[in-house]
Amino acid sequence: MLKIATWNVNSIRARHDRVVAWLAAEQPDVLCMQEIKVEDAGFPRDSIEAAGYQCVLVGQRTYNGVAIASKLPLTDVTIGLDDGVDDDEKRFIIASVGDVRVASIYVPNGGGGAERFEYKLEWLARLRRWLDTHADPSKPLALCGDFNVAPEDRDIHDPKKWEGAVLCTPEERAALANVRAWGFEDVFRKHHSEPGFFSWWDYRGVSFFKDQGLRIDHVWATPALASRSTDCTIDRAARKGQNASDHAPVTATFA
DNA sequence: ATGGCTTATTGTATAAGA
Repeated sequence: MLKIATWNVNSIRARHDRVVAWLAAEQPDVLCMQEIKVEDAGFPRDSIEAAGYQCVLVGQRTYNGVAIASKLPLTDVTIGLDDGVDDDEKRFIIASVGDVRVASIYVPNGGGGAERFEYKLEWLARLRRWLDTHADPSKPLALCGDFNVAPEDRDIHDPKKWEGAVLCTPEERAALANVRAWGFEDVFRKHHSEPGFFSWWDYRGVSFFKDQGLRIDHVWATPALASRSTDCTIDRAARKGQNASDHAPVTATFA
């Protein structure tokens, strides 16, 4: 059995105790993290290792940063899309765990203006090109992370209210569908087809209390891996209480 | 229509998140 989880922790320093406790309780084989928001030297490698995990990561100050923690050895690590584009934002890392390639990605949010929205669409196009040139859709690969897109209306608590909003626009969905068309299945949707499942709730107001969320954190797998999946769950309990990230962990289990 | 809250910043208001 192989449990692969993804969690936008919204600062590994602010979330340190919760992450360590969650690893101890849930015992995933792999945890992909996003928005670690710290340079490599500030990442709490020691306590993650003490919990039984080795880490690979690419961090930066204040924003972004992605990591992979794994009980099994991590090999063949690649950082960044490395496509010649001038881009300092740390959003992509991929490594091998046994015969499975696991990527931790943090797709740009795309809010705050047209320039950031275009950057998001372009980043998704670059991700597709990276897959085209560096990966094989016939082999086991898990694409995990904060995709910052609700793929369908059933992934939104109130599709009318969110219609046309960033995270839900047709342009973003098309750009993400183009990534998916490379050869992915949405592991969560393989096991749960109904609406009402979310992975992010706004910190502001009563959104979590009223379960007004979006499903924007995903585990996608190539058919060679997805065919082994037995379930995918969202740990809504991890969003509860003080000092919670605004995202919940998503865990896929493979035979 | 707006903002609510959280995180980080050589901070003390601003930027960004989603």
